[in-house]
Amino acid sequence: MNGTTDDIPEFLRDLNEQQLTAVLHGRRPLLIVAGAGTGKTTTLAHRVAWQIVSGVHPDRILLLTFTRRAASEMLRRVEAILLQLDPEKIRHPEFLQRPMIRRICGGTFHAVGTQLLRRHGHLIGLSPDFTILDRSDSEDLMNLARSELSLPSSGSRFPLKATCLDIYSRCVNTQRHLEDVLKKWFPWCHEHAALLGNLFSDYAARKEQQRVLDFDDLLLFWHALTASDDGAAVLKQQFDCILVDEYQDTNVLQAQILKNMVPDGQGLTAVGDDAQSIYSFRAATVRNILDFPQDFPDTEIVVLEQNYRSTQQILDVTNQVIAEAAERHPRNLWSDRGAGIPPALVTCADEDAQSEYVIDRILEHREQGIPLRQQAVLFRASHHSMALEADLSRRNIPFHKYGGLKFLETAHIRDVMAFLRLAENPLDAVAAFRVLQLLPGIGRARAARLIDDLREAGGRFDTWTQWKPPAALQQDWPKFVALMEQLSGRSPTTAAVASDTAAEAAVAADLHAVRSFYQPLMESRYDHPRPRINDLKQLEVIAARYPARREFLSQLTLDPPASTQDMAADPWLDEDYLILSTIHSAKGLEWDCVFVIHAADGNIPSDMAVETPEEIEEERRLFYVAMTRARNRLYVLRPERYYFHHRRRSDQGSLSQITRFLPASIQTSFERISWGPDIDGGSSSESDTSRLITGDTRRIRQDIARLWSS
DNA sequence: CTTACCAGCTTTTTT
DNA sequence: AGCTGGTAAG
Repeated sequence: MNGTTDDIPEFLRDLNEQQLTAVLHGRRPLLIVAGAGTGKTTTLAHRVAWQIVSGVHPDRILLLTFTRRAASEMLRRVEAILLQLDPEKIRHPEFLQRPMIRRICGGTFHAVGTQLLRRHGHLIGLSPDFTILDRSDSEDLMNLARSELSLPSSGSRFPLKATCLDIYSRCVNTQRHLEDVLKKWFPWCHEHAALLGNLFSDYAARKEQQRVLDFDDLLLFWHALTASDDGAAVLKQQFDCILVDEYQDTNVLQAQILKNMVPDGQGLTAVGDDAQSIYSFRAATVRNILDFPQDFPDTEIVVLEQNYRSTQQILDVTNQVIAEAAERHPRNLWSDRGAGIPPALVTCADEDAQSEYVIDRILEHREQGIPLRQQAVLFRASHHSMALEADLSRRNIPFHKYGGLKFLETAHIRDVMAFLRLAENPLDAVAAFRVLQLLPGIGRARAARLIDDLREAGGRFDTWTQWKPPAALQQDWPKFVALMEQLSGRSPTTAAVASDTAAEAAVAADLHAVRSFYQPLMESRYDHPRPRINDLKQLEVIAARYPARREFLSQLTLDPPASTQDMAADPWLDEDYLILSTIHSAKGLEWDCVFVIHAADGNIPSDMAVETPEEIEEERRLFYVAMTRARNRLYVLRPERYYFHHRRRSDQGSLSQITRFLPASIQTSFERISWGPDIDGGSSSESDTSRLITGDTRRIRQDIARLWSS
């Protein structure tokens, strides 16, 4: 701004000119366009710190990030900056105390939405004790609604539950009419438009009745809150300063929430990079970042172009890849980190050779002093790492996988969570269905009856004692009902005092009670009960950290542990492990050495995403994001031959093409390496085995229903 | 009304 | 190659 160097506080001296401009910028709306590796997190953290130093109360700062991980990283940085300042020189020294700093409100849109709705939702008639459906819960509910629809037996097939939910979600998040959405993104479902409309109304009615919100509702109701007079009055004066990270991956609804929260944009900061937008499948739109200056007039734009992450040679190839993009803001990242080691383009004979090459290099790097956790293997789809995972296990190399099937998505964990959810919210029919159908002798029909009974009894489980179970269930039914009564008896509506140790033990105790009932059922139902039992025990350990069941449930739904190891308690913390991650989950992170595997056309870009030019462009950006995670060493690998049937060398397989995002002109910037046995030459390694519900919320639901009713 | 079995289709990324 | 949806048997 207008300061001379003397005015710049000590703790901002290491920032470059653009970063400093961004940090010191005043109250006008600010857009920071931050290329990959340009110190975006540093800049944002310093800006937050600067706000606090300038007298903004931590309570009045809202930090919206893409993942909870990013939020906690950011808050950790802010804390580190503030704790080294001299309180004597600060206007409000009390702001520099740790508990105070931690009062900054930070998290994903969904997590923050949940908090705000629990607190202020009553202003729009929302009961604070809603439970949250995750993606597969929502699918289950959609399926319930779908199965009661009289579907036409003739004509083309009605879309599957997952597709129905995709379409629904797209309507809500883009705020566009069903008709448009179908035309643009789901043309093959167009003939079912009318039925889909009915389905969505039914789905919404069920959510209403069951007092549950799905992910989209968290945004939708937050949006409704900002649009209501009372809600807007509360929210507008709640924060002085709102910062939004990864703005290129927000959707229309999220942008509207911001516009309602801060119509004039005063105190609003958005950070993003249009070259890294990779979430359009979730209805994110680059338009948000491009239109920001129009949405918030008088915006100051700051562009960060100095890259601190990568060596020049890595930067050269990534710059070339993104330069091929059809539409882009011309921008050239530069670095003064020196040329470094040339990036390698490795052609491997097949997938086994690829794994072998990766593992060899990783071990070699570790010999050279690069710890495993500074090395990462990135891939397009989570199953792309399966062969590598098997090889890593065999060679005893510890790893940590992000993305893909999560701990919480396994059947046994979902079962146990459903018990808790049902206890928390007896109207939650998705949970009830799941729990009841675990019991032998109870299928769809009996479960449905029992759920109706429960609802008519106002959610009191003792109504179930009157039911006469079939012979197979004589013994267990009374035990089950007793369990549910016991669980629901623990004052579910009053959030426990956070620091109360008795309350802390309660969640784990609940889980323990569930497990003693559930374990025999599980053992007869699923294969491999042993590891599952361990998972359940681990879950109890995690539960002990949460103050109350409600927080436990919503936090685990909104921010599921990204890997099984994440669930483990501290013992793992010091261990060194390799990182495996989908490219999507690698967003915002960086490592010394990065291996991008399966860089063959069909994988990158994915076969699923080559229909339209826009899809291909997004895949290009995805590849760009993957490569720009590397600091010092970058390897791009491609198996030359893929076998149709797993690991059968006798099978001819098919030859792959290198990803279209690396044309010959760019390949020359790589060091070219071939690896593995000749395809004809036989194999060197043997093949392996390896309550609301007052009129207000109904009105919100009706209001959104305009999108699918004519 | 439940459960077991079979056939046919889709097959990514995530809050 | 795994899962979902449908059907038939118990």
